[in-house]
Amino acid sequence: MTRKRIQIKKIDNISSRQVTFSKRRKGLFKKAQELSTLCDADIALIVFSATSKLFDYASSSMQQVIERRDRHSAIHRLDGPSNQLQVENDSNHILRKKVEDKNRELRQLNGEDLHGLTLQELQKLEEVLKRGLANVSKIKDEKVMQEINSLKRKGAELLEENQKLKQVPSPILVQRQSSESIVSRSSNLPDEDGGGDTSLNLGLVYFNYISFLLVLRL
Amino acid sequence: MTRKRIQIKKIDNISSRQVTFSKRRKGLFKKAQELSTLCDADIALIVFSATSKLFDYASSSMQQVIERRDRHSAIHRLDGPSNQLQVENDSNHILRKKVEDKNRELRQLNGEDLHGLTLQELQKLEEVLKRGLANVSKIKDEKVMQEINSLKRKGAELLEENQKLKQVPSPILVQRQSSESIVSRSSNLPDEDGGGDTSLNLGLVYFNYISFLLVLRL
DNA sequence: ACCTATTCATAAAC
DNA sequence: TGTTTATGAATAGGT
Repeated sequence: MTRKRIQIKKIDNISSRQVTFSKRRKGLFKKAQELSTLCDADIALIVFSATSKLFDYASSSMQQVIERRDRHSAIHRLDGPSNQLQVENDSNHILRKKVEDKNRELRQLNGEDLHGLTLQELQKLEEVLKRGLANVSKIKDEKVMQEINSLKRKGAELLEENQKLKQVPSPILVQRQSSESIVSRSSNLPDEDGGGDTSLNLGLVYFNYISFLLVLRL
Repeated sequence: MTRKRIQIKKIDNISSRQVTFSKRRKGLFKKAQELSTLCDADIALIVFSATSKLFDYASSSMQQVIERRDRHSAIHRLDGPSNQLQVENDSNHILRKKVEDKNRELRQLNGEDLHGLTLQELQKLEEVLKRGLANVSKIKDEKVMQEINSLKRKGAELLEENQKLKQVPSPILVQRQSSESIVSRSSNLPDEDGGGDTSLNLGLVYFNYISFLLVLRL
């Protein structure tokens, strides 16, 4: 509305968002009061800032307006929806516009619908995307590391369990393990599955399988 | 606020009061919605006309804002008709959900609110962002080239004009140009401003100045 | 509902 | 936050 037109979407810069909030809030409350005075309307206005600060105004009393609205919607519920078409249209209209705006924003972030934009707007969009991408990648990488570590831990636990099982072999295992010696493998993980002699290391097979799946998803 | 300034007091004439009510109400709701969007504020607005018609708007949900205000004011009414407020308009409800969804989507594209997502979802988000970024960068580059070409064209035209002016020098120019020879410069653009002898090539100076500004913006 | 002259609101800069 | 200023928006009065 002044030096330059602005798009109606969330203002990125925090301080200018606060400045705009102050100014526009003041303007909004003034207009509410004016409407109330000029047209004898009963008005309630409640505003919470992004930081949860409360600002409100009521031409009569807040309680009264809210209760009046409650009564009103109760009546309309009984009457059926056709009576309040005007109201519905109003707020629906606003909501529809909102949805439209957000859809445009999403399309533009997707790289569509860009031909009305100035070079400056394109650059800003590009920056927003870069920042978003960096954030997403960061979180993704964190999650990847987290998952890898969790798998390593699980692998180590399974390895340990395997060793215990080998030290106290069950009769069946003894039978099938035949002459394989029980080596002490420290806590290092094996680099490969090796030959068929790991066929009984179910835990390790599971670990390798999961690792393989993880690698595929990266 | 327009053809004539009006005093902020009740408008006597009924029909003009109604007209003003319609216009200003529309403006007020628009401003409320804008403030909500721009500054991420949670807003509720209730308006009763002098004829008791209800108009309302809430950026999230009316009940939510009102309850939040109750909590905030720390003035809890123990009774109250809040139990009947659950009934919200169907289509409004759907639209609100839509807005909410899109807001979340936008936040996630911005790299916020990511901690509920799976690794797969994060990867998909990352891909979307990369694709979007690529698209935006492509369009931006096209626009840049377009602007550069336009400047080159303008520069070439000015150069041509300069040459014509030099061939038919005005008395003043003759005086100041003194011994400078008129060279045929083809259509290539000069790589630099050169010495003081270009002081009369206002067109070229302008071209270089614009180019410089353009470079600064890149 | 539409038009337009005029006032109002406000984005940017300080 | 307040002030200033240039400019986009809202709107009073008219049709």
